[in-house]
Order: sequence, then C-alpha cells, then structure tokens
Amino acid sequence: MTTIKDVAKHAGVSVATVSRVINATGYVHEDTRRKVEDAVKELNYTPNEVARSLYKRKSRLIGLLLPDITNPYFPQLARGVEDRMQESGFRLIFGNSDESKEKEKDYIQTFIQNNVVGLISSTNDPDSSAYTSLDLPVVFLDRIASDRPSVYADGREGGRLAAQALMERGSKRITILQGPQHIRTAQDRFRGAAELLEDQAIDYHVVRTESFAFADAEKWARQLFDQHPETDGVIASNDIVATAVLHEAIRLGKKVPDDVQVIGFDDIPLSSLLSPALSTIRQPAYDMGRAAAELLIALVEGTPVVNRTIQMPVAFVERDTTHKKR
Amino acid sequence: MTTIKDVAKHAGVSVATVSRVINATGYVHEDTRRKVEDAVKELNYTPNEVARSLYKRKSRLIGLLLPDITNPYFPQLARGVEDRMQESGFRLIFGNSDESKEKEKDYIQTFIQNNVVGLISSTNDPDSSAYTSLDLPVVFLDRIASDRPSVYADGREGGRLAAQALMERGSKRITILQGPQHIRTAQDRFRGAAELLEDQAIDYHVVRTESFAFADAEKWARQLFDQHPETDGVIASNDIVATAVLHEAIRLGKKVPDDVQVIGFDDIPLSSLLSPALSTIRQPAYDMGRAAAELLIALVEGTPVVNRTIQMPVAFVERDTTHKKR
DNA sequence: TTGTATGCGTTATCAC
DNA sequence: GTGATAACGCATACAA
Repeated sequence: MTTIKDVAKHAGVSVATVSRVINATGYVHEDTRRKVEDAVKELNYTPNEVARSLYKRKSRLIGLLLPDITNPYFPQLARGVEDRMQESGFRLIFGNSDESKEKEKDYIQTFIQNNVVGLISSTNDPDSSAYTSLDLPVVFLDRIASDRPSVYADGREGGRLAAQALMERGSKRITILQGPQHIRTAQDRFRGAAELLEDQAIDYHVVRTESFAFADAEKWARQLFDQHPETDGVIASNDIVATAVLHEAIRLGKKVPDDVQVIGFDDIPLSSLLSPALSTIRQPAYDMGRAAAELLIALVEGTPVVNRTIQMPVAFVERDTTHKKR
Repeated sequence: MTTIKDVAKHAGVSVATVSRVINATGYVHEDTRRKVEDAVKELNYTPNEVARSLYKRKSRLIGLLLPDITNPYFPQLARGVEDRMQESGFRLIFGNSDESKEKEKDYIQTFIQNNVVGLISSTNDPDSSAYTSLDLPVVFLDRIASDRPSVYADGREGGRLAAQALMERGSKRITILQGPQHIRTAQDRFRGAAELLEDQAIDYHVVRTESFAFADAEKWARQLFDQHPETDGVIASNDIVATAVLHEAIRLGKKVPDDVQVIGFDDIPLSSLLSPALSTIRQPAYDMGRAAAELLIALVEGTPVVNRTIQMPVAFVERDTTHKKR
C-alpha cells in the first residue's frame, strides 16, 4: 500500500503538506498543491481510513443492526439506509440480530471496537441498557423509542385503514392476526384495527401469531381457518402471513375475495405478483431507511434536527384480495 | 473509551504485559495474569480494533458486495455469509453494486481503505482489473471465475432438470425465458435447458429478458404470452419472473398446470406460499453463502484448501405448477 | 517473566 | 507556507 510518506517523498514535500492538500486544510502554495496532487494521482494514493479513524477517534463507519435480512421487508430498509449513507460517504457494518439480546450486545460491542460513528437498529427493546448507555448517536428504525431518534410507520393508522377497508367492502366476520407481542409496531397495527372494529361495533376474532417467519406463516394460516372457518375477512400481521393465508384459503377451495377478503401489511415487492394480487397496507420501507440514514447523519455531523422521531405515512393499496369499492 | 494503558495502570503492570495476556502470547506469570484479567473485567475493557488493524495492517473486516439486497435471492446468500463469518469473529462491510462497475470499484476502494482482509463478491465480471489486480483474497459468490475461488450452483444441470421435468410431464410447446446475457449463471441455466430440449428434439421458443428486477418481471411475462400464446410449459429465469408468469397466466384465464406448466429457479422462500405453489429448481443459497465464507476464511488464514471452486448441487422441487408425475 | 521503546499511517500543533 | 513531531491505541523486538 502506498502511504502519505510515499506521496511526500515523491512530491518532495513533507507529510504535513500532503495532509494539508488532501484535507484542504491550512495554507498551501498553489505550485506545491499541484505537485502533491500529481504525486497522489501518479501513485494512486488513497488515505488509510484506519489510521485516520485511530487518530480522530471516529470512522466513516455506521453500524446497521436488523433482525433478519432474510425477511423480505428488511432488505428494503437496508437498501434505503445504504443508498443514503453511500451518498455521504459512510459505509455500513451489517449484522443480523435474530432478535437476540445476546447477539445485539455482541454486535454493538464490535461496532464500538471499530469506532463506528453511529448506529441504526431495529431492536425490540430500545430501552435496554445496551442502547441507553451508549454514547453514540442511535436511530431506531421501524421501531418506536419515545423521545429518542426513530423512524417508523404509523402502524395504528395502518391497522385502522385495514379494518376500515374490510368493513367498507362488506366483511362481517373479520379475523385479525395479531403479530408478535414483543414487537411494538405489530401491536400498534393490531390495536388500530381492533380499535376501529370496536368503534363500529363489528364482531371480530383474534388469532395470535408469534413470529413473522416464513416457516411459521403456514401454521398461523391453518390455525386461522381451523378456529374461525366462517371468517370472511382477514387482517394479516404482514405480507408473508397474508400470503400464507391466501395460499391456505385457496387450498381450502375458498374464493378470494368473494368468500374471504385478505389484507396484508408492508407491501413487499412480491405482493403485486401474487394471484390474486395482494391488497395491503403499504409502509414506505425504502424511504424509511433513507430517512433513518439522513437523521443519523445529521446527528453525527451535529446538524440541528427538528424532528427526532419521524412517523411515516401508510396507505391502503387496493389490489385483488379485496372487493373493488363501488 | 478505556484503553490498554488504563488497564495496565489499574493492574499495576505495563501495557506489554496486558497485551500478552489479552492475546495469550508470550510468558506471563499466573498471578499477574489474574491481576490483568481482573482489571480487564473491572474496567470492562475491549481492545480497539482500529488500533490493532493499523498495527497489523489487517482487520477482522470482510467486504461483501452484492448486486442488490432487495432481490429476494440475495438476502439468503448474505445471511449465509454473515452467519459463518460471525462464527469466526469477522464482520461484514456491506454494499450494493447495482451491477455497476463504477460502484464496484468505489466499494472495493473503500474496502481496501478499511483494511478488509478479504472480499466476497457477486460481480458479473470477475476478470475485471478491479479484481485481478487486487492482492486480497476474493471469493466469487453465485458467480463463476475459472480457476479463482468461487462458489456457485450448477446452473447447467438446473436448466437440464427443468427442461426434463417439463418434458416428462407432457409439455410440448415449451418457452424458455432467457435471463440477462451478461450474467453467466443465467446463461448456464438457459444453455442447460436448451441443450436438453435439443437432444430430445423438442421444439421450444426463447424469450429474452434483460433483468431480474421486480419492476420488469411482469413485462417479460406479458411478452411471453403475447409472442407464444400456445406455450404449455415455461422455464423461467428465476422465481421472481416465474411468479410474474404465474400471475399473468392466471390473469389470462389459463389453468396452471393444466394449460401451462411453470418452473422457476432459485427456490426463494416465498415460492412455496404461492398459489399454486411454485415448482422450481432449488439453489442452496444459504449454504452457498456459508461455503463462500468458509472458503474465504481459509484463504485469509492460510489454511490449505483443496477445492477453490465449489459447485453446489441443484434440485428440482416439485410443487403445484407442474403436473404430478405418475 | 516483565518493561521500554518503536512503529503502524494519519492529523494537528507548533515552530520556523 | 512549510516541516518536525507528538499522539491516536495497540503489538512486538529487545533489553533487563
């Protein structure tokens, strides 16, 4: 590797001068600047980030902690984060936490060891000491942390929208799949839906689901129709589960949406390619990722930020698992 | 942050001794070892990786370069890589290349600046100077690089399996969706399928597709049935495209598999949840990720490796978009 | 068995 | 305007 020393020698100046021109700091004569720039180009020199990081005690690295990149919702978040970070010259150290506190701590630890300047996390427990005791800027993504920086979608409203859509389209015996209890956003969706149904005095059932995992989705779908075969409207906890519900409904010979309407949550890319295409509540995942990145960058750079918690809008995406509204 | 100096002071020894016990190198008296260990625990000390990296000129960081994490096939690769790396204490710096040489170069550059010890890449052009001129161990994942370390699935065999499955199940007018020309693995699949069909003297059509993107998938599906409405068997370039084909077929009122059989490629998690569930050629994505990580670790650590190119097996997964075989 | 001193590549402070 | 040089936190060669 070529170092600043090589460049200095090659340009016939001191390392201090080279440093000055690279960082555009302090005075340097036009002629020497050119000499240095030529040397840099000729030797194909790029500064060693590690040395920089050591001296400055901060890197250009950001930690990104997601539960499981394998779950189709997260790649979009990740992509949003990455794109925005990229634009500002930050790199991502990435980890899957599997919602395990152990793994989270472990990762946070190594983030610190690598001098990351900030952290974006989709933890289920923002109030854990692992985060509160951190003196790094942290942005919680797709998670809610009262009064600490976070970016999330309006799940409550999403739940309401879903319930309203089903109601308006004639479902009388609605079943809500209640997502994992320990995930706040999932509960918000549930509460929103339940709330509206109660307001409208509409009867509904609830089926608990303990995970968002592919492997379990079919199980929840089966349970749903087992326990409530008369269901004519399903509010699923996310699109994966909704897909499984759709699959199971069709397997049981039900017509969708005629016998049973289905609404998902997230609007993952595949939703529109399902048959029938899945009606769902859209979360702007990519934009959420970007927003989180943007917020973190502001925090890192000390730019004043007005809104430390950003709630993104959700919207009902009408496709073919619900009736067309007249 | 607490440094090795703090620990040394606290334990009443020199930094060298502390270093020795942390790294289990050189001699150190049992008593002093305990003293140091106590101090480490008490001060909650963990070594600064950046300083280590600077001194040793190598970090515990690995670069991972994928085309687009948003494409459902890649998260599984990524997860496999991450899990394996995690087990050996390596962290991932992650980037999306969008198949752009520019972005690739850019990332590789910053990987180097951050002293990564190795690189896993799904580039379309392993022979680009960006890679050949690198003096880092590189493993190509889901990509083929003759005589350089790589992990990929047997696409040719996959294509053959798909064609054979369709043939055996009675399709007479098969259309193959030929994936992007610049992606070698996609071409292998295509060639495998075409090859077998030609051997069997079975007539087939080809529809070119230029990408694996969601946004385009429906377009290819439409083109397919536009140009070859009589098609009774489709070999799709991957599961996304297959899903779109399925969607389009159903939209056109075709019965699957009775009117048209469909086979995908990859076996992404959602495939089994489609209605009808998608028959496909399975690539062991997660295991491929793990294998790539394993190979890279061996390369990094100088462990002798016997097979530098690992070809993983593919398999036909029979679900509901193909007839049951009697 | 332990401590001192040096260097990893950079940036910043201070003389000149 | 420019150049020595200390310091960032760590690991090692060498001396003790």
